[in-house]
Amino acid sequence: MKYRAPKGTRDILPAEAAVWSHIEALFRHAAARYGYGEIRTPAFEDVQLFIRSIGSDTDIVSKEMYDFVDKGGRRISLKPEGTAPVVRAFIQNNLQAVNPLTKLFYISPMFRYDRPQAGRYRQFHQLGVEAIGSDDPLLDMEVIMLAISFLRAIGLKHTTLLLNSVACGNCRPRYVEALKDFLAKSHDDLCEDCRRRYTDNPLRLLDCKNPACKALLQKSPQISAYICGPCREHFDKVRKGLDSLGIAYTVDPSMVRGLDYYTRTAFEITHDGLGAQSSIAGGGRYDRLIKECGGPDLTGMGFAAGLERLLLALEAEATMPARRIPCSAYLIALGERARINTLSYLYKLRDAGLHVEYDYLGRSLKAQMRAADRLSCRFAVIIGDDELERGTASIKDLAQGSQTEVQLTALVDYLLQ
RNA sequence: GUGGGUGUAGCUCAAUCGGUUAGAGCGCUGGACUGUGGCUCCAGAGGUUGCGGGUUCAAUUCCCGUCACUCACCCCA
Repeated sequence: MKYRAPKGTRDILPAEAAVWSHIEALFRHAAARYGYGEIRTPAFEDVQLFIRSIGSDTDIVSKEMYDFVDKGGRRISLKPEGTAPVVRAFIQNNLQAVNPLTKLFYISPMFRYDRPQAGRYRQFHQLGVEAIGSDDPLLDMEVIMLAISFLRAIGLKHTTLLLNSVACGNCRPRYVEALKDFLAKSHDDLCEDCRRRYTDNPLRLLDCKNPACKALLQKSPQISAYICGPCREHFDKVRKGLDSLGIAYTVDPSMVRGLDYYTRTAFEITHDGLGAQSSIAGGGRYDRLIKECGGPDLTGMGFAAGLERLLLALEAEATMPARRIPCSAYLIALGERARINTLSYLYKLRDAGLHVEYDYLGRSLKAQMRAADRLSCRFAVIIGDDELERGTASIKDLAQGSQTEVQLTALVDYLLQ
């Protein structure tokens, strides 16, 4: 009988969990600076929420949903992404009545039934934000800046910002038609995947990696020639805003995000040290989603970053922060009498806020000293029969190698020094 | 869902053409130092060689199956 973590999931052990916490804390700080409040939504939702919002033709919905029927006959899915649940919560709790502009952030596990590979898991973790209630392009810019600011804070350097406008509900269909018209005559020359995309999701044709398809698409119509005046104006304002701050970006007309709800601004941040899954963060504007989910006619903008991929990127840059929390003291009580008589000091020191270690394995003094060293303890506090007689403790400074003896009554103050 | 690669100690890896008791480094435990860490030296614990079958006098090694991991496609964080 042998149990393993389910495929595509893994255990985060203390050394790694410390790094996770650190990155999460930096994200919380970034979100706080920008005025975003935390929201925690359930791990699962009515499956229809995702089908309606993400789009039934997307891969996420058609083959990656972790869905099931619960004992009450409800069709449920573990959340594959964060925006739809936040929008649902926004509507359900009438947040537009509380504040005309709602700014939220979340840190949450997500679930997709994919084949795992480098940087891709069935349970993964996203850090994201949503800003709902304004269609100001400067809000798009704020969300992008928050993402960039956060990535800088964790120390990532080799990132690329890709930017595109995926147009709106009015002008995108015109472009899709133009694209299909253009490809209609060479339909048979497209790769198998692209022939499927041609009917299911024509925009996805744009980022096909097949050389033959790429060649065909060389002269394909560009979305920039088809987007409507307001969309063009919106995109220009986002770009000008980023320009004014000297933020480097690449306009990538082939960048099409895999969720149907995006309109206008779409962006992605990539890192080249990750293998095939190079995207570490992505997001965009959604102008129809909230209304389609039954809410008010409000627009939103958001992004999410993948925590596992951030860690891979940090590893690739060899700047993974070492998170070793040093220990204040290792309390070594030698013999039964000392163990009983020093217990109160162990807990007094801990109550005073110090990290104090103690042996429960019956190890020798030498072994305890070695343990103290491994834990990077500042002091070893030794209390044996000799010390008990004198009412003292021997305190060795493990960095200096020096040792002094202090009265037990002064022990806490000495270590707090 | 499709394809490739890899499964040996807690971790990273050896093991000649198929050959006898499967090794090393790191880590862990103990000792050298009867109450003092790091450095050094010595010793010890730790293995169903993923699992099942086949070929063979003999399988960690070759073959088949299976499971797991991994990388890639698709797609995305």
